[in-house]
Amino acid sequence: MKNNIHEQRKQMKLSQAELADLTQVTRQTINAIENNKYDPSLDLAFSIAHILKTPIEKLFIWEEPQND
Amino acid sequence: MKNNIHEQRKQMKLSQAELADLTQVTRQTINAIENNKYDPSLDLAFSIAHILKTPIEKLFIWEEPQND
DNA sequence: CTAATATGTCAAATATATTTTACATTTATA
DNA sequence: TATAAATGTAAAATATATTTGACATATTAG
Repeated sequence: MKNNIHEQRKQMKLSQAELADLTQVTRQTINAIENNKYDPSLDLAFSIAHILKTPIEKLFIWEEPQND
Repeated sequence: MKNNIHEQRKQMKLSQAELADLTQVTRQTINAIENNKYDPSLDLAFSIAHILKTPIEKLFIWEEPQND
């Protein structure tokens, strides 16, 4: 799943470390999520969306599975 | 975090097993989430919200951490 | 240019989510 | 009432997310 954390974080003029502090995770976690190493937990996703003042569906771009 | 999966699932007249099938997880996973044993992954949260035709912020009620 | 700040990354440990198999209990239906 | 369908639950295994500590590179500011 894609996300717009990098862009929104920049708009808020926050560093990865600052966003990490505000969301109570480590800098590495924010970095990994921005670089799509893995998706955040639902709780962290809500927390980031709240800090970045962006609706969760706009911050994270989910695509429903194609076939199967 | 609270959720309204049970209510919305009933409105759609789906069983836990049917919702599980539609979201490609097991019945036990849906049951555990409905009964607040743990929160779903972000991906599964989006998937459930999609199937239940409910915005994710309405389906899952996140509360920002109080103090610290 | 040089120091400070920000970002990328890695390995090992821990925490949390999900599956599988299995069985018990409750609720709906013939 | 009897049977089927739906739900609750549990333990063990696997997958994924997060932390910690550390180091390297890149970017910004003095």
